Amino acid sequence: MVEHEDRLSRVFGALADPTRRDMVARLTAGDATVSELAEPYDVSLQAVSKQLKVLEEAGLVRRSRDAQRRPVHLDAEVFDLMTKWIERYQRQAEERYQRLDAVLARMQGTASDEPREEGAAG
Amino acid sequence: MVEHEDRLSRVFGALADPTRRDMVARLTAGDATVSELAEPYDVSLQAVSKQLKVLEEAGLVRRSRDAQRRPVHLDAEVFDLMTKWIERYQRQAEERYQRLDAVLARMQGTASDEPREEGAAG
DNA sequence: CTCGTGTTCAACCATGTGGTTGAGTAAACG
DNA sequence: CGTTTACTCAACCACATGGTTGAACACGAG
Repeated sequence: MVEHEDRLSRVFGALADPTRRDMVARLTAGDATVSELAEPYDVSLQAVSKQLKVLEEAGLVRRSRDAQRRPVHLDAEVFDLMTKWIERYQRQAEERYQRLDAVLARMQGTASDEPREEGAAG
Repeated sequence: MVEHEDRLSRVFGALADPTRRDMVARLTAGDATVSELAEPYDVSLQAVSKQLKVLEEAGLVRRSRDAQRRPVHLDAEVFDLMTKWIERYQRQAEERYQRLDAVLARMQGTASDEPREEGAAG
């Protein structure tokens, strides 16, 4: 009964499905109705409606109303959220890598009895 | 049903869990053993081992061997995979947005009988 | 060889997810 | 008004996921 999953989890979770990623890709070309979105797939309209709901709750798309149609619109802002998360740790991982490189270089020069500092130390 | 999920799905799926994201974040500071990784959480070691397996199968981490320990190493390369996917559609979405802007501007000038080409542009 | 440590494997269980079908709602059409 | 179109909601089912515990495995130390 986990109701409030954090935003990032929902975004990543939504994008973990190839069909949903496909829909997102499709929507970069322009808004589309549920039926239009459903067309390429061999599943019921209800299934697609559910997928769209997942994307909506992740904040990836918005659904409006146009007569009996529910045009789906890509909300590209969340991409920033993901990019920020990724870049942050990507950068940290790279920096750490370079630091490790330096440490290794230093160790070659001194070869002291220092305990492994780069393993689990903070 | 689906046994061989594609890389991107596994990566996003792995990152959809806050605990696993947390572990990735932790690993940017340096390699760690399973027990070290497990420490902050209130779950069994086996559960953590399972999570690590998910991360490994997504290509996010690699596990080596050091005596009876299995140091976990962050494999930051997959970040590029994600970033590329995101950036591609982010760019497309932005371009489309600018095109829509242009279309709207043109429509204001001509106000012709053009059918709705840009989704819910009408 | 035996013991302790670190970790994985196997079996199991509760819950989540993604599909189905059938019914219900909203708006345009006749 | 009733019908058609577009879509959502509800109930249900199969399978995936994430947790548990107990057993097994890999390795170092004694």
